[in-house]
This record gives sequence, structure tokens and C-alpha cells, in this order.
Amino acid sequence: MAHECKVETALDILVGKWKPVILFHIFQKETLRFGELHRLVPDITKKMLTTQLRELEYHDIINRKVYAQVPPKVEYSITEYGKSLTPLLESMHQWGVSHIEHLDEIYGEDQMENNK
Amino acid sequence: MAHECKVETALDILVGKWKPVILFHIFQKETLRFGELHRLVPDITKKMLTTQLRELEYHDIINRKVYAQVPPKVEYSITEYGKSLTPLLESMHQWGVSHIEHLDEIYGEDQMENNK
DNA sequence: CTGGATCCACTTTGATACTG
DNA sequence: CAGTATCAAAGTGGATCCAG
Repeated sequence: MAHECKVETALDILVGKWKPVILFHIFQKETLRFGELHRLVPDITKKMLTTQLRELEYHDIINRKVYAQVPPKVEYSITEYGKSLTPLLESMHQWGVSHIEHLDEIYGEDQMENNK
Repeated sequence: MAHECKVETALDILVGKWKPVILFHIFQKETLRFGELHRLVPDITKKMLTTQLRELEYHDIINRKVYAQVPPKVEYSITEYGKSLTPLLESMHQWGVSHIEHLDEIYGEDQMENNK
């Protein structure tokens, strides 16, 4: 167990139906309340939003700050450590963009519905 | 629809319970037969190995070369295009490695069973 | 407002046996 | 050798309702 492939370690943290979008918004806004996030990603249910956030929090990617007040207020933000993901996410995004172009070359630009 | 987040595009291709390991081996060996791969990843079933390989093939990451002979012989290899994944996989691996170290700092090195 | 708790549908993976 | 086919098990996400 010296230095095998740890790609999965990174994947574990990024994978989740909504994590990329969530991270996208939190990275962009620096800090967001639960409800704000929910409005930015309307299709997600509160349950999923909660669990995905908790997982990211568990991995120390985002902070969860609870204000002791009524009504409740909870703010999510990127941790310092979480920022170390920036170059990786950027790389993945870039590769994704070029991959879409590659698909054009292969299958032609006709059937672009594939990229929902 | 100019240039939203395409992180998911990359994830779609890399995600799969066995894809990272499979890619790891194919990248390393350049070309592998079905049975060889299976021996390198013993826990996977033939069914899963087949489907994961087909998905990678569909995305033009690997080649599938069938030799018309008996008994059958099929070789898998990285496509030229697939090689464009190298830096990304390397980045993910690196981040994964450092993340494991980060976990040590946070939770201590005691409960390392978490990294199965 | 920010969740937690349940229940259910759908998807993914696995076990096993069979085939050209 | 390199798969397919079939069925069962497990995992995941969604709908809905409840709560501090």
C-alpha cells in the first residue's frame, strides 16, 4: 500500500448527482445560505441538498456555519482546504469542454441533443 | 449555453465502480487482453468488466480489437484520444494522495481503516 | 428556514449458468 | 477465450410529510 492509484479518492469526493453544481455555486459565491443554494439548483430536493452538503462537509471541502437564531440560518462556504480543488475542477471542466468538441468530430454536430 | 460547468462531462466518463482501475492497467500496459485484465482485477465479474469496457470504448477512450480466430482473442488499448486523459488522471491521483494526508491531519492516523 | 424521517421507484452491481 | 442471459441483491435518488 505504497502509492497505488488514488484517482478514486478524488472521485469519491466529487461524485454525486449534484455535487458539481453545488460546488460550482459555492465556489462562485464564496458563501451561500441553504435556501439560496436551493433556489440556484431548483431541481434538487431538500433531502438531497442536505446529504450532498453533508458529504462535502465531511470531507472538509465546505464549511457549515449555523447561526443560533430563529428562524434558522445556515451558511455554506468553501474551506481553505476545499480551494485546493480549484485546479482539479478547472482541469476537469477544460477536458469536458474539449471532449464535447471531440464528440462533434466523431459523430458530427447533428445529434447534439446527446449533450443534455 | 456558452460555457457552463462541464465537470460532469469528465466525471461521466471516469465514474464507474471499476473504471479507474481498468484505466490504470490499460494505461500502464498499453494493450491487454480481456482475460489478462480480469486477472489484474479479480474481484470484478466478467459482466461488469464487459460493460465498463464498452462504456469506455463508446467514449473513444479505449480501443477494442477483435481477432477473428478460435479461441477468441480481444485486445484493449488506449486510444490516441484517450491519452488526453493522462494529465487529468494524474492530477486526480495527486490530489487523492494529498487528500489522504490531509485526512491524517484532521482525524489522526489512528482510524485509517476508513481508507479501505 | 433548515432540515429529519419514511417509504418507494429506479438503477447498478453481483451470482450463476450458458455459448460461439 | 470472451463474452451473454437471467435473476437477485444492494444502492441511490425522489416524494412526501413532519419538526425545532
